[in-house]
Formats: sequence, structure tokens, C-alpha cells
Amino acid sequence: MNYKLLAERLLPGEYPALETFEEKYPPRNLPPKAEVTRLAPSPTGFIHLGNLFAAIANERIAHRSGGVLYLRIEDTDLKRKVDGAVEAVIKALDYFDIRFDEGAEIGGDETYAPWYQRQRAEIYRAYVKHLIEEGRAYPCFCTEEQLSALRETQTEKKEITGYYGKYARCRDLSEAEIYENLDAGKPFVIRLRSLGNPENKIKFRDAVKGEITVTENDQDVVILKSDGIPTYHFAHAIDDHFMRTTIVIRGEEWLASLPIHLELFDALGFQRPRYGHNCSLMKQDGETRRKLSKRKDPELSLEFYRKAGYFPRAVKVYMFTLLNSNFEEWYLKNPEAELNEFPYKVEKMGKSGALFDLDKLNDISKNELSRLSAEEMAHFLKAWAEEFGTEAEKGYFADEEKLLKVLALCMGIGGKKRRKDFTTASQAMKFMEYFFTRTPREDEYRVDEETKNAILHDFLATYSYGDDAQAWFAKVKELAGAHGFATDMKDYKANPQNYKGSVADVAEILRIATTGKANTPDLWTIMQILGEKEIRERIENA
RNA sequence: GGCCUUGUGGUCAAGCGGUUAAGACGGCGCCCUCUCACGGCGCAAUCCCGGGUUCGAUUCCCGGCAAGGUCACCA
Repeated sequence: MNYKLLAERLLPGEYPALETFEEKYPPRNLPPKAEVTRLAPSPTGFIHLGNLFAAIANERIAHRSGGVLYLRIEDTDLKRKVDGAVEAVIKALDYFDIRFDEGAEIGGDETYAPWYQRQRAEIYRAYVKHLIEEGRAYPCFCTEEQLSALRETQTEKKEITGYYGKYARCRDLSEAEIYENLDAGKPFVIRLRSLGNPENKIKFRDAVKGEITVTENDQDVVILKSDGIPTYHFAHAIDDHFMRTTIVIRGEEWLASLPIHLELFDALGFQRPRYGHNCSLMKQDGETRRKLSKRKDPELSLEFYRKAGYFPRAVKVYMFTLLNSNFEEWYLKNPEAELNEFPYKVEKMGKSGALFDLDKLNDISKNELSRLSAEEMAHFLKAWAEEFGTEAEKGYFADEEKLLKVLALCMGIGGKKRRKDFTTASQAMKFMEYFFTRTPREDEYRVDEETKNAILHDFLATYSYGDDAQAWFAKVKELAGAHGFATDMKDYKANPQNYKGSVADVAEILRIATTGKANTPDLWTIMQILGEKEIRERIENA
């Protein structure tokens, strides 16, 4: 068979000599240990935790080594395209401090552009043509129906499904048959003529999994679709070669197609990049666990965290704890250090899929939020409220002085003890609510109406806004004693039968009367912020 | 089903032939305390199973089992 002629018929026209691509996209001029990594999403615009997980890994590996992180868009499947998706991806990752050095819609060094695969058609086709000329690729005229029929019979016979060996019908088409099909105008795809044998096991060193065994590929996979666009596998080989990727960190769902990629790199005569397959995030689902799924699990979406008002750094810290097993210990020892100072190691990446643990994230969130200054917290909350808050909540930011006071109180900023009352911005807004509006009573008084009224009345009678915390509490104690409540907690615990209750119960009445809640931060401070007029009004109406 | 990966408390995990098997989250209890939150102290809870190798296996080997992934002209 004259492959040269066939190639010309299949992909007519002049293509640049292959060496010109090598020259056009030369090896990068980087320090010896620098790694080039990438993120290669398809333009669906949906970016999720799994993406972020991989993004952080790739970003750290590139930037810690003085290398490059770039963004490539895998838009070979038109069905997946969504407008504005690329910007959405960039924005979403930027929220977590992940910046690309170059890539689609980013620019940077243009040497390795374009970053949209659809714009790289010429390169792919040149190589496909070359493969055809070498007899390593061939046209396949099988229809979708034929292919699914094939799959069915294979399944029935309990054989491995796919296009390989004796089932690769078009592989051994005669020259005459091929031209006959072509002349008839039948659509075709180009398949790789695989030379592999699944009996052969290859030892492969995965950067995160370590030594693994892979089975040689024998599938004649499609490399060029009937629309003239390459499949992912082929584009991956070409692009990661010419964009000079040194290491590919991707989800372990790709492990199964690794044999294909290895064969492709070899067939093209390219040096393979290193690969690291990281585990996927799992979720407990009844008895079993499964991969977090886009349809069932809202917490997979990054948007979920933004809406709820999780602090971006908190999500990132959580990702780090899952990504590198020694991160948590390091962070405990270096609480003041920048996240980027952490010595990220590919070898420290987990080998098994971790269950996504919201409790853990929440704990981290509390801690991260408690590290903020009042100003930083105000800034964060304001940005959140503007986008997601209610009208009332937006109003909290009108009186900045008061807001900062509230925050200082809520978080104990400036004081001896930090409070950790909330994990998200939306919780924080709820937490601060009673400072800004009179909220409906959430907790009920645990004393009868008469006692309550008497206590509130007497409290107001002696209340003085100018009292300091100690003087204030002394009065509360006095009030407690006058109404038959214990003033000393120890004594109360020893002899509860002697009293109607304790100062704690009296304080609770005052607390509910002013805030509507039985549990709040320090009452005296709250009263100081609210102001005398407001306190009196609230208590009188309680 | 074939192929691949993984298997230490409820969760994330350290561990690399000899340990009282770290630590964190969660749970429980106590202390602090006007409530809550914070903080401090403490408790319970783990090496998937079966064979080897070895004086000794969580650790090495083999075999099961279980879980996950993947088998497209999607990525």
C-alpha cells in the first residue's frame, strides 16, 4: 500500500515539515529543576473542588521549582463549550490565589501559544499525516451503529470491548477498499495502528503512586475525529510535548488511559513527560463511598463555598491538608508562615481517595477567620454581603465604626481571647444580627413571667451605662441576691436547693431580653455597643 | 467481566521489621466561666482476612476479600 498517497488523499495539502514545529516550540529555557505544569480544563465553565485540588498541586509544583504553570483549553469537543467559561475558570482560581504564568485569555509568553486546542489543528494534522505515511495510522469507516454492535457482541462473548486485533475491521482494509469508501464520500476517523500487546506488562514510575504496573495498549484508538479535530489523547501528546510540560498531575481517572498515552508518545517519537495521578475526593453515600459528583453534590462546586461565604484561604488550607500529608503538622508549627512557604512535595501526595470532611473544613474555617483583623474581617464580610447578603445585611456596613466594634467583640480582636463563633460569612452575618436589628426572641425565659419582669425592672432601676464591667456585674449579682438567686456559683453548685437559681440565670434573663438569645458573647460589652437608649427600649419591651 | 489503583481509630493520617502504633477533625467527660465561643486537661476508638519469610511482622512476599477508577468520534 502506498501510505504516502493515502495520507495525501486523507489530509490533502502542504503541511510544515515536522522539524519546524520542534523549532517553533523549542525546549523552555528554564533552570534545571524547574517544572512546567498545566491545567487543561474543557470549557464547560464548571470548575469544582477536584479541579481546585489538581490546580493547587500543579501550581505548587511549578512555582516552587521556579517553573511555569499554564492554562490550556481542551475544546476539542464542541458540545462542551460554554461562553465565558475560560474567564470563569481564571476568576474562580484567582479567588484561591492561583495565578497562571501563561495561557488562554492570560497571555504571557506567546512562544507556546495558542492555548486553545481548536487553534492548533495544523500541528495535530501534520502529525496525523505523518503517522499515516508511516503506516502507524489508518482511516476507519465504521459507523456508530457498527461500533455499538461490535461492543454488544464483545460483551456477550465476555471479551474485552473495543477496537483492537481481529475486531479492528478497518485496520486491514485493502487499498482498493479504502479508496472505494473514500470515493463514496463515507466519513472516516483516523485510528492509531497499535503495536502493543496486553500480555506485556510495563513497570511504570508514577510520581505520586510510585511503582505501578500498566498493561500495554492494544486499542486502535481514534486520534482524529471525523470533523478533523483530534481526540483528547492525541492532543495531549502533541500539546504536552510542544508546550514542554515536564510533569502532568491529573486525576487518577486518567490512569486507565495511560497506556494509550505512552504508546502515543512513543509513536510520535516524543519524550514522555512524568506523570502523577492524584486521588479523587470521595463522599460517603450510604454504605459505600464514591467520587464526588457534579449532579448530586453541591459541595463539589466551588460556587457553593463562595455563596456560603467560606474564606478562600480556609478552603485552600483544607485542600493542602489532603494534598500533602505533612502539611498539617507544618502549619501547626508555622502558623504565621505564608502558605506558599510550605515545602510541597509530589511524593507526599496521598495515594488513596480521601473522604471529603465538612467538619474538618469548618474547623479550619473557624481558625482561619479568627486570624483576621477586624478590618480584614469587615472587608471580607462586606464583599460577601454585597454579592450574597440580604438588604438588611448590606445595611450593617453603613455604620463602619459600629461594625468594627461588633467584630472586635465577636472575635475578641484586641482582647486576650479570640472567639471562634462562625465558620462562614453567612454565619457571621447571622451572628451579628441582633446588634443591628431587634430580632425575634430565639430562646425562651426559664423563669415565670412575674420573676422575669421584676428582675428586668430592678435591673433598669440601677443600670448606669457608665459602669465598667466589674461594677456592672456587681450590680447583677446584687440583683440576683435580692431575688433569691445565688451570687456565688460555687455555693450554688454545692447547695442548689437553697436558691431559685444563680447569677447565671439572672444574666440569661438580661441576655434574652437584650439580644433574644440565651447564648452570646459578653453581655456588658454588648450593652456598651448598643448604647443606653437602645438597651432601655429593648428591656422595657421584652 | 477485563485491566489498573487503594486498604492503619468514625474521618484525614504518621509510620518503612522490635513503638505504650504520633498528630489533627469529630465524639464523650472534666476544668475555666454570668451563658456561649475560646482555651486547658483527659477518655474511648485503628493496623481488611488467611497463609508464608523472620527470633519477631502494621511494616516484606503470596493468595483472598473489600472499595474505587476505567473500558466513547467526552475530556
